[in-house]
Amino acid sequence: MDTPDKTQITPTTSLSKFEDSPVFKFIDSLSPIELAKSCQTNNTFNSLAFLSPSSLFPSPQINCHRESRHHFSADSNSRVLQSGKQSNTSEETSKAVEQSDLYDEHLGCLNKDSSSKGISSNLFDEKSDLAIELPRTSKYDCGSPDGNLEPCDKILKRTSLEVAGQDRSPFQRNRDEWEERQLSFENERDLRKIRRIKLSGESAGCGWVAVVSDVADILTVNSANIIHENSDGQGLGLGIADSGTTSFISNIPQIPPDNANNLENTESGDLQVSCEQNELEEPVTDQTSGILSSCLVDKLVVSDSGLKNDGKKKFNQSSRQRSIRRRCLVFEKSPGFGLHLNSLPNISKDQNPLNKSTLSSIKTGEGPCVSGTAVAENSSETPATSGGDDADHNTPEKKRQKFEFVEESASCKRCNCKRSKCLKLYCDCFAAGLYCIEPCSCLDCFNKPVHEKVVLEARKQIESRNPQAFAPKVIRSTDGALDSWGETSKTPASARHKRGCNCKRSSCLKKYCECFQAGVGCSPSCRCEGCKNSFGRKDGCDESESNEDGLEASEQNASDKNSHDSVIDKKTEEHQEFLVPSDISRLPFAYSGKLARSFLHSVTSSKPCTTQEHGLDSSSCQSKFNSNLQAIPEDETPEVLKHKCLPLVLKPNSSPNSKRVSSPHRECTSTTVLRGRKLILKFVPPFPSFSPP
DNA sequence: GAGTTTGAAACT
DNA sequence: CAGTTTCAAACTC
Repeated sequence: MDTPDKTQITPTTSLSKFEDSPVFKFIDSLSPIELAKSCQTNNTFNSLAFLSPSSLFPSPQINCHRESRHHFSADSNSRVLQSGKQSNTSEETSKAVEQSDLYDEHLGCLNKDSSSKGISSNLFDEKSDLAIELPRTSKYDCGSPDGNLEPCDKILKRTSLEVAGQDRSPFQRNRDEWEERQLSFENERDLRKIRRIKLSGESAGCGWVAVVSDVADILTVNSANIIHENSDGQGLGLGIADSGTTSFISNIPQIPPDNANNLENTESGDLQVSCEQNELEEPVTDQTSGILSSCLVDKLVVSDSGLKNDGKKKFNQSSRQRSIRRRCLVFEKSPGFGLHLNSLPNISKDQNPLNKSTLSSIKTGEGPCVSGTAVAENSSETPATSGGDDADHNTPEKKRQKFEFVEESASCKRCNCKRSKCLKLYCDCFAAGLYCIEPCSCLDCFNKPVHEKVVLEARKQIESRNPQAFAPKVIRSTDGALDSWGETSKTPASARHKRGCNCKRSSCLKKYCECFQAGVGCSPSCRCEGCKNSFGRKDGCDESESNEDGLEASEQNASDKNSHDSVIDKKTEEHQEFLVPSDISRLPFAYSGKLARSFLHSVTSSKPCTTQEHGLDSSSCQSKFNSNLQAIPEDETPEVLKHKCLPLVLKPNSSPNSKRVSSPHRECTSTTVLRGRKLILKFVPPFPSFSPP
């Protein structure tokens, strides 16, 4: 595996950077152990980075954050190089990304080691690579954040052990795994450190995005390891024998008492609550808060999974890791948005109280948009911290539902590839930069972490053919500016499919049409014939005009009783009061992946927001959309990167067309605003408006 | 659920 | 670049 020249990332630079930062000072002040050197603190981040298995396909937003251009990079090399152009913080981040990739492989090896019967030569190569990489990595130190320095040679030793793991006895491997787990505990402490750091981490800058997202991955991996071992019957007495209740929380007793002060509750939900508490207290100007809370809530949910028992236990074990993993994908994507496309199809479960919690976790990234009510409600679902304030949110059913929701989130339907091995753009997952997971129905799938190299190669090849292959297909011009089609972005059609469609027979009125599917109008770049795109024809019909025609066509569609879309409409009508499909549809929500389709589908087919939701948690409903509407401006820099807090907010007094990603600082200031918006949205026709009102 | 249609992606 | 084939989703029955 190619690794960037580490000299690009001079430790001294980043170290001094961190030392000067409030984050560092805060760490320093909080750490129970005196930090002898600054590098130890830096190691906090490095160790995090080192240990975090970032996904091969970072979520688009975060990835765009790391690399302004591509959805995901072809390899870690380019990743780092690109990131290297950014600030020092970004250098840290990029390093973290790279290292986490290493660790990803590393973990893959571990898992294989402990579970598989054979070890491929490829695996061995990866290990060798790791062994080669580690010394370089560890030159920045291998210490834990608490000052529990882990000697470089220890890591090296461990690595070499793993490299030679295939020759080792089960006992030896167990020992290695134990050491690995110990390291995991340190990681968790790292997370907690960060959790505290977040309070003062405003100056940490965007680099935190990566760091924090990596935190989620850390937990993922740790949990996975533990689960795995337990399920193998090789548990080493770590915490809990019941694998169903292991995972994240099981590690907590390992936390030194001094840290416990910052982790008031060491049972399920502690992190969530403490996080939320802080979010209530602090001015939400720090994007890390959203990420953190998202990650932590995520972990909590996973922990709750342990409450499931017996019949589902096995399923839990097998699926939890995936769930977590994907949830980590979800939350690493961006601060604020929170939801990854992975989970989009599950938004529809919004009546499930779990949704509220999930959405609350989403909202935690929305800063001021997080209503105290919502947060409190969310908190109350946390068994360990609610203190039974609200029985409704504390029942085992709720917990179960909560987990079930997570499970469902992870099990949303995805690709169904049969012949492409999920290594072509045919594959939605691949195109979206995601690994395939269990819910996929694909055959001979290679789009999995274990085939990372293959995936990268495939991706490289595709990009060599078309460098923009993984770039968002639907773009939106900057607000107020004339877009490339001479329209202001205030017009709904300002979002366009970058390459345009080529429809011949669908008249751009079916989801065969990528423009239509994305809810954007056709543009001159389209080569469609007989375009009747209801979102805007390529021949330049204005919106209202095209809307009329489009409505006609939509009615045609709707007249088909079996039409899938009409089914959607029926469902949509139920909640059009609050959810504004027309706006949604017009939003250039889609990033390149077709998964965005499922998003739209899920959104429009989602169950209505209940009245209670409107009143109590209206922002939650809204954020369900907002968190998934990824308006991608023409420069392909997601809005998420331009605002610390990312809900898309439709201004109550503006035309529905003037949707924009607004900083919650400005827009999301009160429920009144939300309600006002809600009222206005009532009059917006639903999308897809296939059936007349 | 199976079969058909469709258009993007891939290939030549 | 154009034509053809492959592919998987959308759609229909």
